[in-house]
Amino acid sequence: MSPTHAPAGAVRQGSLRELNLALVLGRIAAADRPPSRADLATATGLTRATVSAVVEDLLAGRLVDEADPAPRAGAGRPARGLVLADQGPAGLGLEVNVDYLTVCVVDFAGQVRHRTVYRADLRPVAPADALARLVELAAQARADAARQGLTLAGAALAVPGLVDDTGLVRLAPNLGWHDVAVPALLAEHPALTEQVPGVPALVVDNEANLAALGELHSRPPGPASFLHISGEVGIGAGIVLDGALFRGVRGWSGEIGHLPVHPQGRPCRCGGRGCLEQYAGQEAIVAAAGLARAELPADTATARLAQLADAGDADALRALHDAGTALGVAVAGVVNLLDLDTVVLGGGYAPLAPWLCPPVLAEIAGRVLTAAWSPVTVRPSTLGAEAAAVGAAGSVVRRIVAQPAGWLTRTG
Amino acid sequence: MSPTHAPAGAVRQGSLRELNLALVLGRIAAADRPPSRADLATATGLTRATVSAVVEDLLAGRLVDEADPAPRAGAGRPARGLVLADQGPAGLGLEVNVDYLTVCVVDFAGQVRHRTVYRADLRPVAPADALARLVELAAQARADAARQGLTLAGAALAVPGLVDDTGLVRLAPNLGWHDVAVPALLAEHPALTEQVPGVPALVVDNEANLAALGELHSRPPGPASFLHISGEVGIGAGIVLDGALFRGVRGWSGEIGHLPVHPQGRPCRCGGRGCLEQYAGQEAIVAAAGLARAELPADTATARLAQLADAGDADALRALHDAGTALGVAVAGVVNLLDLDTVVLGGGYAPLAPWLCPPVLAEIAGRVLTAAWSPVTVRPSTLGAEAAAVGAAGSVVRRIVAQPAGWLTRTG
DNA sequence: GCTATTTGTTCAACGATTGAATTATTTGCT
DNA sequence: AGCAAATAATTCAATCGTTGAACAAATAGC
Repeated sequence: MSPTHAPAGAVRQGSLRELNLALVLGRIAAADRPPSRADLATATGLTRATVSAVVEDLLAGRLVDEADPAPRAGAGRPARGLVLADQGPAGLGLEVNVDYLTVCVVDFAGQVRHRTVYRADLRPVAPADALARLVELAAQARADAARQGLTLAGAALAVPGLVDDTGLVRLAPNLGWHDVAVPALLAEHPALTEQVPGVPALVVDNEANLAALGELHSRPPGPASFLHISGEVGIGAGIVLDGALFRGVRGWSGEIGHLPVHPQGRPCRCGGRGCLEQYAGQEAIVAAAGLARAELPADTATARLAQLADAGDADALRALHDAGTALGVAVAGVVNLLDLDTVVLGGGYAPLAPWLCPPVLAEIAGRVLTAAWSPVTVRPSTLGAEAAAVGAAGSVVRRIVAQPAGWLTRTG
Repeated sequence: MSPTHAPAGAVRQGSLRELNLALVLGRIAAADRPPSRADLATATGLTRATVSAVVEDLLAGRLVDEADPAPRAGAGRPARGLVLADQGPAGLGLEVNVDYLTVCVVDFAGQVRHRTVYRADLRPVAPADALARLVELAAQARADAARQGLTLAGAALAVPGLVDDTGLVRLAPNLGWHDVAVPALLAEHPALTEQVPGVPALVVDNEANLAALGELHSRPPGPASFLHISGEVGIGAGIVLDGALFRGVRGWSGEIGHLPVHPQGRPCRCGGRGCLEQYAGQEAIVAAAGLARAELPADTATARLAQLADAGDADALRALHDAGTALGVAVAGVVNLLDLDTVVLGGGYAPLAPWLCPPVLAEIAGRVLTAAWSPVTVRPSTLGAEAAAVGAAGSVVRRIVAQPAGWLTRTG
């Protein structure tokens, strides 16, 4: 339906090679099995000669490696498979959340090569101190990456809140942050990564957005368009449309937690009434299940809920069913609006998916006009609890996959 | 935020010129005043030599004309302005709706050059007969276009319902259509337009989508991202994101009429409960205002409502306020989800905007988390009642603007 | 009438892709 | 073993579009 869009800028002579580098590299990244040059030629529509030239550049820049010949039936010279290099540029993923800090490193091929989780209640900690601790963990990660032959090409930080495009955290309510200028605070510390043309040193983004990107680039890759819902204390969503994250006009899309599900219902801290968060947020579910919130650290609440539900606890089952119904009302609205066919439950919702999915699907079936013609899939996230950090690190290497020219000219 | 995306396909040698033709032509189309070749060079980043070569192609293909020299201060050789040609390819826009058929022709520069409206209640008419009547009107339009030196390069048909990508109308509830294969039915008639490479002979799409496209390409152009709500008997929305219409996975996005605003409220014909359509649809407003529906043809209902409200009729004012509040609840949800800063009220809502906007804005202010930082604009559509038909015709010429190579090789 | 200034064109050079021919390497068959 | 068929990958002259500098065109200001 949507035609090929021209690049925004001018198409210069050199852009040709730049674009074809990205095209070929993207195919290699998306392929199930290591493709040969001939495979790439037929897949992209380029000639074999051009593919060979492009691949030579990629090999010289160490973004791609030749793999063992893939077994193939029939006669003919065996192909040499091409895979993303596991020794090249890597991404540093950072996450600040209510009760933990996470740092991870993802290599160019998408493998997690380093992971650190530091558990602590971050709410009483000043933003500068939390970031300082994060920098320490990042320095260790960088050293570990260097030991493995990896070069950190950029970093991305996931925050549970609203971030503008300068990296300013306007509001992270559950964390208690307000107008925190992350890049300025980090500038006082030694650089986390190397400087690579085309790769910003640090990107700050919403955790729901980065978790959705993680899902998109996981193996097997997510569909081109889907909604990824991160159910934590707040409820955020990452919206992936046609293979790209949609961030909204100001970068604040995905506030699904404040979709009204009972317009005259419980007041919400956002000022509205009956927001989804009041019925399907972590605190609401825990309260409905009869668990005193103070007894449980936030990070074990969902585990405890899953345990109770698994054991057949009636209160827990009812709480999950009600939460799933509220979530389903909101999700049905989104599906009606955007015509998506896949909804991924991530974050705290992932372990609760067995109990949440049925009521969500029921609401979809009842409310979505087009559900009769084609079904909507609702499934848990394939990534674990630290999806946002992994997605953050992955977004760094993905940017190089999308624009390899910057990295190649760097190594010249 | 979102980086330049590479074209989906291979970038061949010839693609270079193809892409730059589109780039330069797009700049000419978007410019306020006729730009010179030098303006285009600085705006696009291409060299003046390349721009001259590209413009020469466009002039030879009669997609662009040279305009009178625009007045300019200072010394130097006067520039020759470039404008979209008004004699080149034109688009044919068609619309089938509950109580009228419309045909219009829009030239390459975006001007409406022909318009016919045929008023009749189409609900009792068989789809094939309605389309046959439409073809008659289209033939007259084609003859009129030919008299004006225009060539119809393609056609687009707006339908108030769900359309798949083959042109099959799966469901148009208010029209009573069900699984109508429009292209097959039209194939029996003489061709409406010429065959142009890269321009499909006929596109069938939802009226809300095409009306949104019309708004996007109107003068002055709409913002890059906005929501266009068509309030007719049903309520549909066209979603424009980053300058492109988002159609959803199957092309069925925009069903905002079935967003739940009172989850346990009135049952809706979609099977759900409390859908927006039950509170802000045309029939709901008319009923709430105490007007018997049978008294009024559908096309005068909104005019009558506006008249009453203007006169201070209490029932009408209350009905509009309630409808606006319901609409605001749904719109607030969409704005929270997509982070849009502009909402356009079109179709039947446009004349009612003075009374609908205040409650919509009130709900947005109360429910949208980010409303405090940056305001959301809610305004009526700039196009008139036949926005969908004009948008349909405009979408044809816009496709040529985006991909001029097809047209040029045709005349080549 | 002269100069500065800006617009637009011309032209040799360059870079990337192209397509055909060539080389490389294996399977299957006799 | 040996040979033909088949597939993979490379080489190379030709081609196409962009590039950048030089040049021609046209005007305002002095």
